[in-house]
Amino acid sequence: MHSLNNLIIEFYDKLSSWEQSVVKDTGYSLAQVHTIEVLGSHGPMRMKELADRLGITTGTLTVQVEKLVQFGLIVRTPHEVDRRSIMVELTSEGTALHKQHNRMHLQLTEDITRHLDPESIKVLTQSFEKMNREF
Amino acid sequence: MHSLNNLIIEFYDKLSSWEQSVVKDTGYSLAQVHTIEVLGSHGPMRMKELADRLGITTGTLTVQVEKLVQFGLIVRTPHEVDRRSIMVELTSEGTALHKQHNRMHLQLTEDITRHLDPESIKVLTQSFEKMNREF
DNA sequence: TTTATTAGTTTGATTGTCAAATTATCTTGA
DNA sequence: TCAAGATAATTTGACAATCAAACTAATAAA
Repeated sequence: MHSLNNLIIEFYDKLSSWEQSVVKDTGYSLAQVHTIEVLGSHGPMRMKELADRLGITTGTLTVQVEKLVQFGLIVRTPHEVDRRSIMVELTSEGTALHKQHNRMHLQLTEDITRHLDPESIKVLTQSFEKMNREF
Repeated sequence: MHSLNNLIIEFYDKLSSWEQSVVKDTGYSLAQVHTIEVLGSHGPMRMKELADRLGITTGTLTVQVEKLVQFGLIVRTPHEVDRRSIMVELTSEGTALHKQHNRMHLQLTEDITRHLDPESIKVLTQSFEKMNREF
């Protein structure tokens, strides 16, 4: 258990460094790419929900979103029924960036699991499912 | 492979949020606790090595270390042979903080793996070892 | 012994962040 | 119904963390 704990921490640190270096190559900041990632994997959503998912305040997000709109990566549209709310979604460019980033992630996953046999991959997948459920 | 990739990303995000909330309770910042974590798990080291492990410049670290010294969590001592270098190490208070944080991590690992059978834990551990090697 | 490299600090600028105040809209309960 | 409270987003002012570049001191290499 103790060694598994250390392995998880090491895994997290390495994934962190990897993400940092991959993001740097895009020319956008970590916070910006993270915003694109969330919108890309969960679809359009309100400012409030996006802020909650990113773990930041809406005040911070307002500024962040402003920049991404200027970059042409996202657009703001009024919420259909709630006029207080604003929906945020990816443009085609934003979607392209998300897809590109996703491909990098997929490639990394393939790279780091290449010495695992099919049975281990199966157990690993099931274990991640169970662990994610327990957070 | 595609689903494993998504599970890894989800795992990473959840671990990120967990760390954020756990760190907030300590009263120290994420960057500060991270510095303590690295020193705690790898022992005393030079500024340069610490900066590299944290993925920041030595300029940033100089400021960061200054604060941690004021908090009484670390001390700076001259390097024994290289007079350009400065060794940074945890005080007993810093060590206490590290141990406390480590206990939280261990508890989390126990919590999220409680529905895994011994054989899965074994495979999971071996898989993490292999994946960490491939980064 | 020059010259180049390395370790750490300082400085100035930028980014990401929050809390609090503000405006607009929605929801609720009397 | 409608006044009071709650919620969504923005704005503002203040910090934290960060980097790049200039700088000092010490070591390494030619």
